Amino acid sequence: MAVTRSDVARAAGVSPAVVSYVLNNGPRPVSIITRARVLAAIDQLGYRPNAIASALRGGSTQTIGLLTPNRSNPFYGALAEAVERAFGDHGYLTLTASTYGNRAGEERLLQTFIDRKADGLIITSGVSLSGAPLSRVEQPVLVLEERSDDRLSTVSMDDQLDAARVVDHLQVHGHDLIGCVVGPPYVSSDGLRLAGWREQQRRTGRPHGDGLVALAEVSEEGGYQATGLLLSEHGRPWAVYGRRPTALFVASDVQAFGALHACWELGLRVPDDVAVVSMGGTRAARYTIPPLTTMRQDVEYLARAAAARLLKDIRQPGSQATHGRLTGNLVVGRTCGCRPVPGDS
Amino acid sequence: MAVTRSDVARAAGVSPAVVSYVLNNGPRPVSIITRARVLAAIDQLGYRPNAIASALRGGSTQTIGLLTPNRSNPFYGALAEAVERAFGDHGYLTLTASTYGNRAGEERLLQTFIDRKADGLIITSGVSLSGAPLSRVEQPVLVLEERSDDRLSTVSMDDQLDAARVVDHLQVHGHDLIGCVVGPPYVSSDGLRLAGWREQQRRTGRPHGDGLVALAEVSEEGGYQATGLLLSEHGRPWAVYGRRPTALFVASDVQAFGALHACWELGLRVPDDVAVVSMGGTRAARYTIPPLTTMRQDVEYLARAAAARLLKDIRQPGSQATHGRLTGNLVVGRTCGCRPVPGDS
DNA sequence: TTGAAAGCGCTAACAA
DNA sequence: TTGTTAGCGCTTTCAA
Repeated sequence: MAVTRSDVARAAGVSPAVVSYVLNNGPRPVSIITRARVLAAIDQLGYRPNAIASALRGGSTQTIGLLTPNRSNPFYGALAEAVERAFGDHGYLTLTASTYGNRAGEERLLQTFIDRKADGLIITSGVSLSGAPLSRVEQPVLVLEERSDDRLSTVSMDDQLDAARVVDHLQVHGHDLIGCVVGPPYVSSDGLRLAGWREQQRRTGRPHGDGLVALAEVSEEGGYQATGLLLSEHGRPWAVYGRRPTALFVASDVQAFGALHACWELGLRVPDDVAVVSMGGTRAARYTIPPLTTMRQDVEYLARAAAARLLKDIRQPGSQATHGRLTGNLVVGRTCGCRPVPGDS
Repeated sequence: MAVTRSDVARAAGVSPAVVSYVLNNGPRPVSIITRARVLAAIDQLGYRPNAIASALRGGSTQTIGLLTPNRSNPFYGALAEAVERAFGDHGYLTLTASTYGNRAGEERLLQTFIDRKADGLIITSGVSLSGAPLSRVEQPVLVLEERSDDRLSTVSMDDQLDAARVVDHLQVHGHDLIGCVVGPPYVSSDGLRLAGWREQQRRTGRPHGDGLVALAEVSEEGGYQATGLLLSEHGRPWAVYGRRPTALFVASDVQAFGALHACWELGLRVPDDVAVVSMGGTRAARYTIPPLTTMRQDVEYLARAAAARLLKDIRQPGSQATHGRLTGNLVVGRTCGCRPVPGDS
């Protein structure tokens, strides 16, 4: 079996408690000479503290549970990476799990995080989690989307505003019949993006009916199919408005990748025949053909804000829930109709 | 504090041991009537076993540690998802960490997994891990790439063969001057892919000098820049061979995304001016413009094979190391010059 | 400044 | 079939 603290104590000729004092720099002082003996013994025996025992004794597990709908969407991938790093910088390891839209699975996974005494939980957009299991949670929870009910803290993007801003950008280019490709609206972020498109169109006196909306799975394939529905001559927009939308607002980058592909297959030039904008600003969006104009949501920043908030809750539990909201910034590519700025790469 | 097993025992009027017997279905039998009382008490009190205590006592942590270079490469993203799922199906949760190419970080993270008593470790390609820290590991380790030294089990793709096969496909289309975009060759998988390209070119009497190779970071940007170097008139291929390569072998999908973008910027049509093939077969590769011809490596299958092997090692430790090797399958897109098959979508 | 010892919640050997 | 109890490795209080 592995080397334990007692082994170290014996080798150093001290009691096990002193080894703890040395390792934890407290709570009692240790003479410099004893400390040196202990450190030497640790080094010689290759002793490593058992994190499980430490956690049981009442310390923390130094673990964060992260629940996302999936991993294949690059937005969640980048978010997971950023969360992992933000907490890693503070000595925490991340337990990750994906729900794949399975409600029963969500509860089970959340419960697993709780059973393992994760010090804190992060739940992203797209995880539905009815209040029930969350109410039993003892550890702090941070939700990365806007929620109506919330006694839980949230840090989110201002999805509705960001959507409106990017739709506005299309309008500035002269578009009025703008289609909307969006994920299932019962997911908060998708619902808000849809609302942003609709409100911006409505407020400016432009069409905003359901005939212009295509709900789609949040994947390349989803965006691809929805785009086909919106742009084909058999689609609803033709039926309702007698013409094809001249632009598409696509609610996520990954759907936009499919949308661009659909346009290409249909022989429609982007942005000349159809302009496309999306939301996310993932790295891959800079390399599509042509590069996407997208509302960039800074996952690094989001993750750091989330980490700061959650770590505070972990260190001093019981504080009031807060609701942070971040704003995206528009990355102008070549799919919206903007001309390349001379001298810019 | 939370409900403990003693609370349940008291409520059910039995001893704590009986509660364990019920929960674990053993090792002693429990009368059906007692069992019912215990289950009722558990239900009523909302008791959840403390996974930490159970782990300390000597059971397992039901945790797997997964070490990847990063998360932003969709290949690793998909792999992480597949691993998470493959082990999740067996009741294991996945601890994930990324090294970002930082050697010191690798060791530290690996040590953290060990300290937390993860039941098994998975290390992917791109993680260098000198033998040193791995020798101290008590739990089973599975490496997802070929290694020379190995006393550790491996499950890997046959990178060299797969690379040769996809280069062969280019050759069939009549290409002979084929450039190679590849990641740092000290990473096993990249080294093997480079070797596959070189060997296939050499064996068939075609150019295979270093002038045709561009080492690149494994990212869109890396592929983008390397492609610029290979195809521009100031690049080495022109200097050495007096013409531009008519095709590129790109060692990963993510680099190929950048490569396609570079071709587009240079005004080169794919596949007419330059053919492009890659390796990975990630989902996004089906939606590039035009869709990529790529050697698909089935991460689901890879993850299931890895899970099967590692779970076996966990359940019956001390068995001989094995080395599994899987073969990719060519997904023909439109970047290689193949004509679309009529009637196919 | 250091040692002894209780106890975190659980499993399983041993006793009844 | 059930109860009692030692002990996993650690932290920290209390006593010296």
